[in-house]
Amino acid sequence: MRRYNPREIEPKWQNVWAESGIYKTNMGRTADKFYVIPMLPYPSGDLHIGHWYNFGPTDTVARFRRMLGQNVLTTIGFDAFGLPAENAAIKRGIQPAVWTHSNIDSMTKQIAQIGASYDWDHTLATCNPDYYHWNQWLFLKLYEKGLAYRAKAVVNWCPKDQTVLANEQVVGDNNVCERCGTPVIQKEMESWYFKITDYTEHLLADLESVDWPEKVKTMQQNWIGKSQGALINFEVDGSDKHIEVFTTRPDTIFGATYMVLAPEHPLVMKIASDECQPQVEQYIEETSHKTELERKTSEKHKTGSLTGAYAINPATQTKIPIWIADYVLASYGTGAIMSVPAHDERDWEFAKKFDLPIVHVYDQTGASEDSWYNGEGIMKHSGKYDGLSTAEAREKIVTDLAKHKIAKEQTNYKLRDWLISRQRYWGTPIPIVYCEDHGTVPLDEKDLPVILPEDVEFTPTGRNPLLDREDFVNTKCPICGKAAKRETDTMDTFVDSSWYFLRYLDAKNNKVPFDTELINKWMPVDHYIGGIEHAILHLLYARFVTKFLHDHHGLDFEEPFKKLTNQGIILGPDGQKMSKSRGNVINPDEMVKSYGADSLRLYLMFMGPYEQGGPYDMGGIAGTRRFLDRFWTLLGEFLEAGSTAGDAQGLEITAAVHKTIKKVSQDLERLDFNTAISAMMELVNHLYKLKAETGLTQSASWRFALETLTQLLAPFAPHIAEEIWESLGHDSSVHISTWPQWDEKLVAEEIITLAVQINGKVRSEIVVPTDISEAEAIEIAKADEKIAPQLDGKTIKKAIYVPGRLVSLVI
RNA sequence: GGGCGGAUGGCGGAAUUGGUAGACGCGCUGGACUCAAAAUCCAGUGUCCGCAAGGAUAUGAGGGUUCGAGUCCCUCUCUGCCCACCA
Repeated sequence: MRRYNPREIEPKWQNVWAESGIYKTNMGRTADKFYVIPMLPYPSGDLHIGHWYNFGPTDTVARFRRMLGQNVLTTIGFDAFGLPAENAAIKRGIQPAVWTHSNIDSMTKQIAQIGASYDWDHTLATCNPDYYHWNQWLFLKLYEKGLAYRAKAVVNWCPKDQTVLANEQVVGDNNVCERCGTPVIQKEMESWYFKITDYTEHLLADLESVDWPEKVKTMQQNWIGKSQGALINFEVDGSDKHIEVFTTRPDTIFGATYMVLAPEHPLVMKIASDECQPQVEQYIEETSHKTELERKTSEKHKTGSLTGAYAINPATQTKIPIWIADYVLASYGTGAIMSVPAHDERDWEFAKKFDLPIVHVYDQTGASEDSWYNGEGIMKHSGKYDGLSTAEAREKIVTDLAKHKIAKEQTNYKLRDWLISRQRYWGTPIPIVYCEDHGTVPLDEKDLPVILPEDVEFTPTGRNPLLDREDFVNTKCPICGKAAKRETDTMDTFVDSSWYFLRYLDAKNNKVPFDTELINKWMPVDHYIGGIEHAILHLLYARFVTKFLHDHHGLDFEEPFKKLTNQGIILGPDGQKMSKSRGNVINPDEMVKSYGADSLRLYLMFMGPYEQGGPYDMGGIAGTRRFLDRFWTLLGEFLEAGSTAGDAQGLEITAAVHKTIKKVSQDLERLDFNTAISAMMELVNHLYKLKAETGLTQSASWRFALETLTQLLAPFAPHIAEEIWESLGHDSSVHISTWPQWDEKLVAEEIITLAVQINGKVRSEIVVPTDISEAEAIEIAKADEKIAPQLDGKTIKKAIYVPGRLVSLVI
């Protein structure tokens, strides 16, 4: 008998599939289309186990859908712009383009080992001009609608990477650069922005329409950070100036005993009294030098400085002092707050420290005035609003103040516009030139793409080499033709990945970014699978771009990803995050060498719930390999046995197979890969048992079992399934065969075992026909030889029969 | 501080509406095969008592509802992830 040798059959079938083109999708057949893709990978040059965990199961879904008869498109590409290429260039003196393309080549070869059913006609790499051309097109479209703009603002700057970062790219407790971990500093710069805030409400509301993990939806909601409240105007005492504050709790205005401005607030120096001016200046100076880390660690001991100015509380008409403090952020709301120490933790701490008055303006059951409390309650110390609920007062106070134009309702968001400028070389050039006469001028669409030179010189400082490329920088003004300068900033790579799923569908179109009619037939992506690390950034940007294209470019859908699944994280065998320094990295190439791609795919899906991830176990992959070996052995014995006349175990085998079809089908639908695989293992074990009992390995029902199992296994372990399918005498691929159907009648067993409980404890088991009546079941249970003695002299108070499960007697 | 998860044998994990807890895999033990080992096959494997039949006990801890709770309710402990001075 031939041995199972994945090293031989896996490359063989990968070649056969490539040559026969069985995974090429007919793009014209759209009625039953199913578009499933993993998230666009970065071509780091090494395919790690996390990629396998993303791509393998995604391919399993694609293969399952294909066998169910749907017209599946699945493919992959590369998110090929970005910093690592430049770092490699600086460190190793190799051009980013060369480094990237060589990585793409080697990763493409590694990806081939997975045996995924990609249609490579749809692949792309974002660093190719035929892709980034359309990033530039998108930029111009946004610019036309006023949704791409340039502004001077304080931005997050990474001193190491020498570039601006989006808010979303500043991470961790101490605000470090997402890429290199260097603490980010604040710097004022001119940058390009995409006006994502125009879509805030849509981005929020449409979350309801998608089939995404609740966790991701919540993360996006929190990021958008909608809060409803009011803007209230406070008059500065003895001046014509006003301070506007944003508050979500206008009902607590009678408890506003002081105000606080952010140190950066423009009014600070204008209102500060002469005697306070020096301290105020000093405080501003001090806080401007504080790093984010220092600002955070001072969370519990607040700092601040008195301005010497006073404001009039419009509700109480009393004078309240105005402070500045860095616990108030210039970037949120109006950069100024009314402080209600009795009902806000931060204000409480500040008031305690600086000995400011504290007035509780509502009662709350269980709360004491020895401390602050928030939430709802009954108003007091609030004039005519006393006795109302806080919710009622909230509305009334704003309405009343609004009559005097002192307040108005206001909704605030945390979401900021998307800063897309990067002072880096390896990215999409922004299609803008600067002309002395005409200022900022967008290029004409016909002049696209602005080609990024691929032979540049790097200096160790990381300075953008485009700045020194005169042939790039010097150009002509599209309006007047006079000498002008090109923008040297490039786009954030998240622009690249914000629409690539549209380009996949029409990847070779060199006239337009995509054919709208085709896109409308194939979108949205039916199932999108990738890591939760993209819960905010990528997914929010992709949704924004999709909505923009919907509004202005004829897309008839507003959400790009119908269903989203986040795979878990594979940890090292020690349960820790895999890292080179820990030495716990599992190399998938080695696993493929030792066990085969099918075993690795299978193991990754078998180790636990897909969304959970977990530690990699060397024994575990040996187990899935053993399962494939056992299946292979059954096949070999079947083929060698020759034909037999009888079909002794026919019914039992048929029932077991149908049960397995049902289980695997339903589990795959839910992405419960682990239990689907265990069901297949059970069937193989069952066949082994029958073999041991009868010595038979061949009959019509054995053939049925082996063929069906091959089909069920095909989405998980595509190579061995194809090999076995061929051995069983099929000419065409198992992967385009029709997914087996189960017969409910055959799944149902004729004889079942019921548990018999006395007072809730299992005391015996009875074997009865499935369709037994309640009365019969109870009678048989009572007469059972183990049960009867225990009933002696006792009265049965109650008898419960759960069909198919148990009989419970209460005595 | 806020939000969302999670806690089941030696390990990864099953248990779809409250119905025989521990499927499946790993590991371990014993047996078959072998000169021997590996591989393979067969059997066993939550814990405690017992030669056994059997019994007791058991899903982070404690309480509750129920004929019956891993699953529902209350209290608590531990833990993972995300966000966080957002007014």
